Amino acid sequence: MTEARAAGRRRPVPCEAEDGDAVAGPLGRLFLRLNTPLPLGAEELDALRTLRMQRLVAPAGRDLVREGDAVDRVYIFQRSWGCRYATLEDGRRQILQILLPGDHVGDSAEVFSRSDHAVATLTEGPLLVLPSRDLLDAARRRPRLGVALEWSRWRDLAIMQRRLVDLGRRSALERTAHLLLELHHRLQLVGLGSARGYRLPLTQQTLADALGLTEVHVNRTLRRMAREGLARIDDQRVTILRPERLAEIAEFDEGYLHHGPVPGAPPPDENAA
Amino acid sequence: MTEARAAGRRRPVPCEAEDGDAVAGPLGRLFLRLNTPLPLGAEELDALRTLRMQRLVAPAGRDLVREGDAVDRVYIFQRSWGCRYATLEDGRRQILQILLPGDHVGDSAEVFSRSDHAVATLTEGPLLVLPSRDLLDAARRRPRLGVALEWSRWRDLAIMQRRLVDLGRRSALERTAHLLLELHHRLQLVGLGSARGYRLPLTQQTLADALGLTEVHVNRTLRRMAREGLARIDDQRVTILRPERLAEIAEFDEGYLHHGPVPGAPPPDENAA
DNA sequence: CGGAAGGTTGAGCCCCATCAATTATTGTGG
DNA sequence: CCACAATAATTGATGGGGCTCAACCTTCCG
Repeated sequence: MTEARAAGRRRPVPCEAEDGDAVAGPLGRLFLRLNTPLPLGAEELDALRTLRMQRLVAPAGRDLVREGDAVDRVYIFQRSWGCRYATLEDGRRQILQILLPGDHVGDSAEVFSRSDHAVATLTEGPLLVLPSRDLLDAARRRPRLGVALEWSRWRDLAIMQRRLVDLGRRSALERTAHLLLELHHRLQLVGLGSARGYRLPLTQQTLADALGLTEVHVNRTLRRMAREGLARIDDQRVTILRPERLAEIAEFDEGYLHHGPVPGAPPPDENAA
Repeated sequence: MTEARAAGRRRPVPCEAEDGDAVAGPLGRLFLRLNTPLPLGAEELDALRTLRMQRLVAPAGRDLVREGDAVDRVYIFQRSWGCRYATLEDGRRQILQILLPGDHVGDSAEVFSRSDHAVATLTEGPLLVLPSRDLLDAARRRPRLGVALEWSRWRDLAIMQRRLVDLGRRSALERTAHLLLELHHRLQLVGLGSARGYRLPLTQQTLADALGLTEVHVNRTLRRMAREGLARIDDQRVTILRPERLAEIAEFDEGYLHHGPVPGAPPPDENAA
């Protein structure tokens, strides 16, 4: 059993080798995601591209937003991972949402001026930053873009609801399986990972904070999943060994991610403000 | 100890005696809630009032929406309680959100045509039903109404995030205290309950499904809260005995409910479509 | 080389689940 | 009016899933 671990240890991994970042431009993954509910036209893509943004390279573990901070900036994750999280006074931490490349935060500015939770990076990498207002204005001018952003919000909500079910009613094995499968699907949407697995640049402590477990128990759960041939994590790479069995354990049904197109999507509009 | 229980048993309680339903009209509590982020004008109130709605009297425990159903109707709870919930194959149930008088569901129709969870009543009472599209159209015509609805969505999200923290990182006592306090604040927003307590028409089984606990453990937790003089539930009535201590245990800070007005609210507009 | 970070494993315990039984209350049909 | 069932609250006994504490190993890095 020692070799298994030793073999799988942290060798220098090419940081973003998965698809060579061939996705067009810095907004590539955001496009891939927003394009999901309905195809965006050149108009919408341009509207996004011409937004004035700052580039921010943040190290892993940096707080971008703290509880109580103003919510007036949108952060777009290009290649790195992040999370929204809450902390209790004694240090217990609960991750509310794991943020993947192409995800963004900060568009509740319309109504909530202060954040009731924190946002942080989980890995090092470049972010795009822009005033929330600019993105919301663009969404108002381009209805299809507005729909895409709204889809994004509802999808995030759906994901959080699954996590709520996980934490409330599912065992450690079940919820861990569910998270691994969910990340797989979300990553594939933005062109990351393969059919069999993906890179997971998170520590077990971070997974624990997302799963409402302790680091120790996450470890035991992952080892059990490996022992039983369900999935394994070696060298920051998740390999899904028995997708059907895992989905069965987790009662995973990808429908909640709404990765198909929206049925009644508005026409390929041309109406600017 | 027997008298305490016997004294507090289910006597016939006047169903909605709390304030005699003096809130203006069938949309009264909805108004109270939507009025929170910014004061709505006569225009917005009229826009709501003139929507064509059906009245539906549903018994307790009726499913209004099932998983997979179309999301094309808005349900407004007038005086009764409801919930959104998910069920696992083996029957385990997790309540995602408790719905109070004045709450509504069903405005994700814009982008999500199918529901990935169920909506049910928890108590008997009249509901208002209308096509989602109509409400969304009204929100588009009346920007202030749109902001109010958006505030409502973000607030629901904030509540769910707290529940996520509860289920992930808080003990039974902590999360139960948190829920009791949260309901207290939410009810007061719509004119229900008093400074010291409120009517809670839920079974312990229902509370358990919301808290990610078992009925048995909810019971023990509530008894403990009573024994320690923190709060008690008698005859469907919650009495908060030591608000400060309870808030301390739950780390409850009402800020996340955003029950204050929105700072940068748009002007008292007059622009109809 | 030493320390820090992350992963792994064992021992022991506790919070909460499970199972089961009792009581009170309400509603129902005879 | 009364048996009867159903619902809900309550309590005890028991067990287990996950937490706590602690140690150890490997890799990384200054």
